[in-house]
Amino acid sequence: MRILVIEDETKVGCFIKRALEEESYAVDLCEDGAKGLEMALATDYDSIIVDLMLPTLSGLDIVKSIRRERIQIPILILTAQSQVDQRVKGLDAGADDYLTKPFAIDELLARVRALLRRGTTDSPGVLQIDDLILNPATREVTRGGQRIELTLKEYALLEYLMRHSGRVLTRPMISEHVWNQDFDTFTNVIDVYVNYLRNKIDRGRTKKLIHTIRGSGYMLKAD
Amino acid sequence: MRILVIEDETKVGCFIKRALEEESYAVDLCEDGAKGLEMALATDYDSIIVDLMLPTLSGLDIVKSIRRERIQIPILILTAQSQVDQRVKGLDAGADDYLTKPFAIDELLARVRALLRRGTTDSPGVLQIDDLILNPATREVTRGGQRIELTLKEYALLEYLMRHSGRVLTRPMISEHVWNQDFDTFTNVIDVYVNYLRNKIDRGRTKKLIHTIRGSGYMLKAD
DNA sequence: GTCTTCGATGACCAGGATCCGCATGGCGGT
DNA sequence: ACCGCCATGCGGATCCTGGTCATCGAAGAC
Repeated sequence: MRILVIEDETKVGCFIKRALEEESYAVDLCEDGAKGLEMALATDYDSIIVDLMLPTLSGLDIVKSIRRERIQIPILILTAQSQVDQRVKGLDAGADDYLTKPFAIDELLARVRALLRRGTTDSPGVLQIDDLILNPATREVTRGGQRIELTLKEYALLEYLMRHSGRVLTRPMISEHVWNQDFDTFTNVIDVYVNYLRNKIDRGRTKKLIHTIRGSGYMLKAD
Repeated sequence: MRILVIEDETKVGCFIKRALEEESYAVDLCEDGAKGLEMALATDYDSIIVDLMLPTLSGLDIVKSIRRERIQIPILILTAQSQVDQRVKGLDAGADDYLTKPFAIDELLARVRALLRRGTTDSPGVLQIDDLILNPATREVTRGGQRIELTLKEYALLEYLMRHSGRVLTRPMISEHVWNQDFDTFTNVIDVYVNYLRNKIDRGRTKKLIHTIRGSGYMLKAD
């Protein structure tokens, strides 16, 4: 899950970025409005968090522009307490949720989780393929009831595969959602990580869940 | 269940009132300290939520006055992030729990539920993980019956870890709850304090309670 | 229709670079 | 002196790289 954060206060931005990254999201941070909009339109983010008060281009305009392009991804806006009336406009412009600064980081994380859940499928929170279960809230993964320990990247990759199981996921799609902007296209990191996951998830089991679609990419499914 | 909320910020107060009412509590809201105390003494509430910073009479004084009357109902205090030290005084004065503003409303509801449960089934107000016991009322910590001396910060950190045991706590979460808002993100104070705690709690014991979740944060649990 | 060949693609491995967390010593303020 | 905080170096986990080897599938030969 890749998230764009548009926030001009460096400290706040870094704080949010770090918190999200420790929750295993891929995060791009942008401190400028116009640049942020550009990035938002160029990349297929899973969610966008945008401050309303920004240099060069207001958060409100960013939201409007995104929606004008018929991009449906969940947007969360951040407003200062003084601009209470602004957030109504923000929601009208097409934002999905708002948070008033200062906010508790827990709450931001909870909101983002809720937005992403709502966005993909209207599922009950936990993801399940066959006997493989992933709980995004606790980041706990089990197969056949047995706990599986994953590193941050491994987890991020698995979550992406599970959220889009049954569909073929190409390498560009995977890199776009699991890694952030400084990803090098000309490597085989993705294959390597798929291999790591196979070792932890499919190794030694009769029923394989991770399938290779030769010439296209990978797919996670029970068959 | 009837709850009294003493909070002078109209917006926050209304928000809390509404949330509690949606949980089917009966709620009285009061924006003034002296008036609030009067109400607290006049009516038999099941719980009281009180902001520390109030006009006419501070939250601290309210708590003291209520306890002086030997009224045992659970009291939850709300403190601004800047008054981290105040909440210690609040707990000393007889409050049962605290919450730092800004907080997630879900957390407030959870705390209230816990307080009310505690009140009825007289389960002890102490926190316990394995043989590690923390008593918020007396700020006393023991492991295996043996007393452990902690500094203010160490205690604050441990209490936070214990209140959220079994869950991964990221550094941003910890810094937000245990330190105040002008926390410098680019230091390793948190690691240092976790280390201090380890020395006092886990050092020399087979069963470790403080676990590192590499890339994410820390977790307190018995496993 | 079957077999063979061969280029392309992916699996897997080993090692290196990098980042993260731990421990410790030191500094300033109370 | 104690507490809270900061800075640094070290060791190890994690992430990535570059390579070799296995596998697949298309195309051509028989």
